[in-house]
Amino acid sequence: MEESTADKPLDFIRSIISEDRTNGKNEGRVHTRFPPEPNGYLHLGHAKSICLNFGVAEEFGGLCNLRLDDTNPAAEKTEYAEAIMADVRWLGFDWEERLHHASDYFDQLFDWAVRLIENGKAFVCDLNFEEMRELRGTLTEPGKPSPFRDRPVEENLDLFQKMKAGEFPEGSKTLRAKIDMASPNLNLRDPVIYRILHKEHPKTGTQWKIYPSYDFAHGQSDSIEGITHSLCTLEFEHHRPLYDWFCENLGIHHPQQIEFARLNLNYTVMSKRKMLRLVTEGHVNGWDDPRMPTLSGMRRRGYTPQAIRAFCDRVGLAKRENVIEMELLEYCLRDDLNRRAERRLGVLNPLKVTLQNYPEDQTEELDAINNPEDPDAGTRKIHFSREILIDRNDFMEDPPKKYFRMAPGREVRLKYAYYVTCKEVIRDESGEISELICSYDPESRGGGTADGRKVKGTIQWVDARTALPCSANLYDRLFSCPNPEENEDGKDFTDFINSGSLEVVTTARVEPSVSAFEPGQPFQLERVGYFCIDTNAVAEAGLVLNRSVALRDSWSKKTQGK
RNA sequence: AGCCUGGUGGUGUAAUGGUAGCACAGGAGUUUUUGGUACUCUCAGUCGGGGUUCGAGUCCCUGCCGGGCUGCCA
Repeated sequence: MEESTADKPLDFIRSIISEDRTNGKNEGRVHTRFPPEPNGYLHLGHAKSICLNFGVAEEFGGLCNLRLDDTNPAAEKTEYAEAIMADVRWLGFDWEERLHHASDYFDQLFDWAVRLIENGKAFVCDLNFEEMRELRGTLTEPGKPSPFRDRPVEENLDLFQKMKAGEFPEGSKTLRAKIDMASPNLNLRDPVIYRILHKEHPKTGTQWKIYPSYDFAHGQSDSIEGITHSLCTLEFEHHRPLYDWFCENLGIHHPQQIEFARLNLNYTVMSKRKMLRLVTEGHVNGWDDPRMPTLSGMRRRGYTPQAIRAFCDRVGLAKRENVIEMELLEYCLRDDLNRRAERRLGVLNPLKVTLQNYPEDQTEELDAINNPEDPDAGTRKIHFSREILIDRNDFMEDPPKKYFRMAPGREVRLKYAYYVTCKEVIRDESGEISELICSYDPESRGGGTADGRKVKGTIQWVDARTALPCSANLYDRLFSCPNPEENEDGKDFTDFINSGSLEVVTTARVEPSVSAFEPGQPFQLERVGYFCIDTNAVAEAGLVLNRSVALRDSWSKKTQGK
């Protein structure tokens, strides 16, 4: 997994950090953090941030903290916090003893707020939401000062203590920083830094009746932890002046906030809010639905940490908005699994094949290679007998040119087994093809003959008697248009959900050794795709496979194009 | 509308005043007991207009286009 970073150009963030180090800034230290809010599950966009923060720290010999940004008990849950930790660990990153919570700093934050009041830089405001909004002004007009702006320090101190003591109802008062009501940056128009919230907090319980806002908590948390580079997404750019203002006015360690463009993927959505809706409105079956771009969903689908990390390495890092193509993600998964996943044989839609010249009650075991990309993976035995099953896709009665699978009179190779020739097509009463009668060439055992005769087509098969029945979930993109977030003329993103995003195949048959895989462990069904056993399937459902990604298929691409 | 921010092939990302490169996607081919993999070749780009310069994707001016901002969310 080690790669030479020497020849790779640095992205803009690594360039800044590299320069800071050579300039001796922060005594050459590099310390980052990944600061999710525990109000939802982590998704691919978070993975980009995780890889960035932990990756940068490692590359520069620094550290990366995990910090749960739990300043809003109205939305946050312990369940989410636990899922977040599990996901980060699963991706392969270790915060060691450096798990922090913004709530760890509530006392310190409170003291700093008091200091701001004492210095005449913050005041208690009695305005309600609407009044505050009216006085804030607009994008083009400056705001007007709150009538409470010049409240005496002593009164502010007294009121703030009473807010803390829970003496006022929610929403009745706020603590605001006194900055600049005329600033073109609305965030600087006396922003709220503490609000009254009579909510129980997962960590601090009912101890607090007031909670700091993001702006008053984030930079200070970074500061307390000795963070050197605070990496965040572009939407926080307008908050940077505030971040800087608090560090400067409090006279505390001042980390450098650097913003980068968040990850977007086409044919999906990448916002917690929208994912929440998909879940609550029942468009998907939970946060870990394999169609979801959540890490838990992707894990269940069969995505590996290695593939996701490779993807994050390849998407690039810059300030410009971007939409990555799904194909890159799929490439990263195939690239990883091609090297590591063992191969098995299986058919999704079985078609019975009887070998007329194969002895009735004979069976045999044939050798199959576990992974052609990895000799160390060894070989296994697979059962063979007179009746086998192939996939219906691999037979055509009247094939087009260049089709080199099975057809009447055509000889093909059964992978690892024999050459077979189709002699007869049998139909049931409805006219549907129900069976193929074929002959086999005993000289071709293992899949080759001494005469070196060319057999172009090779197809997978399973032994009819021993193959395991199973069902397979075939997933496709969740949305039918590339950018469902961009709703044209009043349409909602849910209007674009791909009705074919999940196809359940109940007829599949696989070689018995498939059942030996651990749930979640990736393997390839040759010529079909990469799969894993579903981790959530109930026992009564039998063997349930999730298709992680199909194999590249230049044949279907070619035929569909015409 | 004001402020902030950004514009390089289809997508993403390099080139820090000196040959516009890489990856994915697309196309063609070689190899192949997976129409997979691997390998080879190929298509395709500096938002427009001015300027500075021997030389501009890069610097300056200007226009156009995209994104963000009017939560007591983060």
